[in-house]
Amino acid sequence: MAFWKPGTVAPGTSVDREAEKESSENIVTFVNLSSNLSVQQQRKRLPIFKSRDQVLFLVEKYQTTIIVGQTGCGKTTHTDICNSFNLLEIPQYLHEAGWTAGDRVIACTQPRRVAATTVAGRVASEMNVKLGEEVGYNIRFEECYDLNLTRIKYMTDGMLFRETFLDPLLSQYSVIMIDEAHERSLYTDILLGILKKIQKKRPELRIIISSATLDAEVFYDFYNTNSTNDSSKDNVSIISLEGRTFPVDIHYLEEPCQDYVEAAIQTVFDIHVKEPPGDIIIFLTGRDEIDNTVVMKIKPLPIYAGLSSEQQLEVFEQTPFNTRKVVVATNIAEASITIEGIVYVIDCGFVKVRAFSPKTGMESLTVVPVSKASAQQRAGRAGRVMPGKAYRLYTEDSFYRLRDSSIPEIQRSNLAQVVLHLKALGIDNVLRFDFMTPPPAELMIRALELLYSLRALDDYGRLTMPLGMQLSEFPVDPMLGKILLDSYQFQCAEEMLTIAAMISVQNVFVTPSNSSAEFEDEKRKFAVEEGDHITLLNVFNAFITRGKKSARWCHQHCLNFRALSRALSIRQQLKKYLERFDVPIESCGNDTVKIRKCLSSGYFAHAAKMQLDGSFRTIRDNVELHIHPSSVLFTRNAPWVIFHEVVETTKAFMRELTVIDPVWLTELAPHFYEIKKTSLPTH
DNA sequence: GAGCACTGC
Repeated sequence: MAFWKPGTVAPGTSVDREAEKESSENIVTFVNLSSNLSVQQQRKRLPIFKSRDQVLFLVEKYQTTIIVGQTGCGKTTHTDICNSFNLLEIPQYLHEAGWTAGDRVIACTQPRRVAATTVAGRVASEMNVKLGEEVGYNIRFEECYDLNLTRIKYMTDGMLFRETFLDPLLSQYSVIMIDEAHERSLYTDILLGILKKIQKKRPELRIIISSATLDAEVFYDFYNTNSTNDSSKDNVSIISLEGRTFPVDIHYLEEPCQDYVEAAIQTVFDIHVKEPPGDIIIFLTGRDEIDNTVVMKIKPLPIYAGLSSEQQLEVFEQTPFNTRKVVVATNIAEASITIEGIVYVIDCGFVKVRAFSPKTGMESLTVVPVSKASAQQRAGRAGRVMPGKAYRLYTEDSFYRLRDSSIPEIQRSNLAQVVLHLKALGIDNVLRFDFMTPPPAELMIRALELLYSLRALDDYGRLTMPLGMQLSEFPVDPMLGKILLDSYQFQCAEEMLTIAAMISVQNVFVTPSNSSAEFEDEKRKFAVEEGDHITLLNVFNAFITRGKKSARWCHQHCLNFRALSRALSIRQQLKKYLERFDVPIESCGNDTVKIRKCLSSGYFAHAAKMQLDGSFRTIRDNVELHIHPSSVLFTRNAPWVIFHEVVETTKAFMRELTVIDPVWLTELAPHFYEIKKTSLPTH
């Protein structure tokens, strides 16, 4: 196995033979990519203070401005803020230039909560104002702004979207900046479409889109309303503002490798022996691969979402003198968190993605090749503190065959909530809504069908009152929303609030680093034969009573303190909605029939029957399913179940199951099971 | 009898 650096003599030519021999003692041979290109690019770069006036000019003159930033520039994350000019200071310049006069506000959206809060904090301190006054932020569970004082508001994209419910034209804003638009998060995409609509009614609204290079044209075409051939009449402009990052030498494999996990480990040892000091990060696709990698003899540090906070924090710790840190990461380190001191990047070239199939209604979790944009982003992690090197565990040829950017989330998600939201905004024909990249029609139709079956939409596809309207306001999936709104019929709102909150958070149970037997034992303490929903209810109740909401107690019981705290916040938020909708907040005590019936009233479409061989079939479509090993019902006998979701990995697995009586289905959803009523045996 | 990237309201 050998690496090749484009720009040097190609492998296999005679000149290269000697060099190859010289390095043949290394298990992995890298060849270095010329950095000429980036040097040229750097020469073209303008100092940012000059660009500032240029940006102001463009925003003044054009309705929409696309700002193309080099990956790694202006990125603000957990642990650091980019070393040079920060794109996120643009709102500050606009403020100084008068865009906030007359009580107008500048909004800047982020796909992640931490980014919104940290940037707001930084800008406030630079402007020497108190955070929450002139400069503020708004994220879920945390409002830090003043209606009268705040002129610059940083917020998550989901929050700005939510504001369109209250003020569909977002009339208080003079400029709206969508940052990290290239990530194409679900809410970013919805906002992009809505902002275009708003701009038709409010031509004075200025939109700024900040994105990575590769997508700039798509944004330009989407917002350009000039239909003549005269491009001088375009109402969109593009400006490229590239931040200071250090050059990164790219190395490709000469030949494709069989096993990238093994190749990654070999590369680590090679770097360790041959390269100057500097920490290493390895990008892999999942937990299994990472756990297999961290058995290395030098101290590697795993990082993925399923780890506890304590374990995650280890990657930020300073390594002892003379020790090289090796971080083994999932995509969590591609954009969500930044680890300082990384000089070497090893990129396996793959990523695990979630996709929703409109045909089966199932989600799948599969490993696919990364996009060029992702590969660039990963490589960029090496050039933050000094010139770095990126080792790609694939050939240069395969790099060029990668797609430019990943498939936007909106094209591979369950759109039930999206459709509901658009309907609530008065967009009746959701199939014709102007999305920048429209989702496949089947996804929209699937969502419409589900909403119809939940009775959130009527025969004409209009939102029903009050059910459809209330579901659209709820910050949960419509099926979860339904069980909350129906809870009054079973006197179990308290229980449904907890279950809905617990279902909305991930990784409630954390695997301890030492033994998995201990983990199973702990989990069994909360398990009940009725299934996972009531098990989750027990976990939460134990957390607030016996556990006294303490991190220590969570640790003792292999529970994720962060996840449970979040569930607590979500529960409080959902409770406020129920109170507003006049749903009585009652408890049914230990009446699990009431709880399970209530669950069935929202999840009747997700019902399955056990087969003789222990597998399951959905009642409606006869699709084969299996119980996920993480379910408490995995080792139990459960003839009829409802499930929260299906995720297809090696098999189609149902996750979060509850045992039901099939009679409830015809009772609660006769419209859905009418035709097949005869085939439902009475129990 | 076998396992799950990451966000967001």
